Formats: sequence, C-alpha cells, structure tokens
Amino acid sequence: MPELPEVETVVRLHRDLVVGRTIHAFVSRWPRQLTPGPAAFKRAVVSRRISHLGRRAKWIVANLDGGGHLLIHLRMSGRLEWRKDAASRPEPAHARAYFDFDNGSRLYFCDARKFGRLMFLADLKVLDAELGVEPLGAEFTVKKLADLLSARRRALKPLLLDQRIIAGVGNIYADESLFRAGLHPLRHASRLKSAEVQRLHAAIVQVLTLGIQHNGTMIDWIYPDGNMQDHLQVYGRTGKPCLACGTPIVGLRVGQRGTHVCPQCQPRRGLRRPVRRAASINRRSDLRLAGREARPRRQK
DNA sequence: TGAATTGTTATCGT
DNA sequence: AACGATAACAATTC
Repeated sequence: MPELPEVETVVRLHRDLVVGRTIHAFVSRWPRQLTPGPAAFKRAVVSRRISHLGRRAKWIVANLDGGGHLLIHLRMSGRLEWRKDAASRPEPAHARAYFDFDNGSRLYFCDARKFGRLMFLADLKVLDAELGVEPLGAEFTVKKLADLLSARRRALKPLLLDQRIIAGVGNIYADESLFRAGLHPLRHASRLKSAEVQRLHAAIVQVLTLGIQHNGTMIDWIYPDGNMQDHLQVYGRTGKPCLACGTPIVGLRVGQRGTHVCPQCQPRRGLRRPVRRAASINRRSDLRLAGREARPRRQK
C-alpha cells in the first residue's frame, strides 16, 4: 500500500529522529526479510552513524557514515515506529526488527504481513540499476514520458506500475493519475497522442504531489497520518458517482490488479486490440485450470 | 473458509 | 533474444 507519497511522508516524519544517531544494536525477529543474511546485515549496520535519511522510489534510504546504505521497503503493511525510550512502553504490534540508538531511542520496523524488506547496500548504483525514473525528479519530463511510452507495446496501467520504468507509482496513484488524465488503463501506451502524454505527465506529477501534501493515504490501520483518502476520485469508489460527471465508477481487473475507472471520463478509444485467436484462449484457460489444480495446499 | 490485498520475481509464451 | 503477460510468493485480515 505505501507508495511514493506514503514513503516520502514516513521519511519526513523520521528524518530528524534518526539522522545523526549511531546504531548501537540491531535485533531481527524475522531474519528472512534481511539482505544480506542476519550476521552480515548486523555487522554492516551496528556502530554506524546515520548521516542522511531519504527516499528512492518506494525505498527508504539511510546513508551510513563511512559509506553504504540501510534500505527499508515497507511493501504492503510495513511501518516504522520510533520510541524515545526503548523500555518505556510495551512493544508495538507486529514488531519484526528494531534499531537501538546511542541516545536510548529505538526504531521499530513493524510488519503484520512480513512482506517488508531490510537491506544493506554498499553502493546505491545496484538499486538505481533496477529502478526507473523518479516521477518527481527533474529528469521526468514530458519528453521522457513520451519516450518511455512509445518504447513499449503495453497497456498503460501495467506500465505505470512497472518500477523499472517509472519508480514509485503504485495501484492507488496509478488509478488516480489515469483518471485525472482522462485515459483508460487499457489504452495502448505507444498509441497516445502528444496531448494525452502531456495530460498523463501532468496528472502523475500533480497526484503524487497532492499525496505528499496530504501526508499520504491512510489505508485501514496502516497509516494514521495521512488524509489523501479524502481526495481520491476513483480508487475504492466502485459504484459511487464520478465526482466529475456522476457516472458510476466501474471496478475491473487489469494485470491482476483491482482497477477503478470512470467509463465516461476515461473512454476506451484507442484500446489495445483484444487477442482473437481461439486456440490461444483455450490454451491459456487450460493452463490456468491445470495450475490451480496442481497448486499444493498451504501447510499450516 | 477462502478471497482479497501488493510489489517483486520466476517462468512461460510470442 | 527480447519483451510482455502471468502465476507464484511472501502472510494476514475479515
């Protein structure tokens, strides 16, 4: 759930609390989420001082004195909780790891679903090599977006969600961007008119900026800080009237993701041609059935 | 009870 | 071969 604006909010809320602090101890209760393994990770971060806290895409990036970076990815349900005095209160729910600092404070990494990741990286280039352009960075221009769109034969929404192309947009902000640009999520990326590319560029920048201004979107119990949910126009509004035209918002699935569109404001003109080969369709459904049958049941 | 939830990765197909 | 589509996966909540 945490996307670029939520991660940015978390970074801003914690920057003054951790920058300048030296990590005295690190404890993990779920070592599987560490890269490298527990021993190497601990060795890499303990007794190091945090010189800066920033963000790359959806990664929280803590620069460490003497080089190297401590990276945190919240994935679905990860969150940070800072305590001035480590022993003052009971641990927060789902505490999976914590960092103890030189002044007695403690930073918990909590994660109900355990999908989050903690990583030590000696060189940020490794991360940069896997991530696309920062949508709020200077290099994200209309021309840059036009180049990215024209280079790929793909539907718009999966492209927006692909972190290797544009880094930081997730499901909520993808839907909101497409709505504000008046573009259907299944529109073919390389077939947009230049005016449409311009609208999409402006929509992405505006909706992410708005998200940051509102401290992100509060989803269920995860983010108590933000109020961007009050400004979403399509996400989670299936069946409710479009705020622009009153047409009921439609929920559909695009690339296995829940997707929300206004069929009036986001016309399907220019839609990708559907796959028409019956053999291909049959083969796919056969595979799907076979896969479902063959999938082993989860062991408790 | 199982469907829904997400970003990433492995894999399959074109 | 390179790219796109999709299944699998990590666990939990309601």
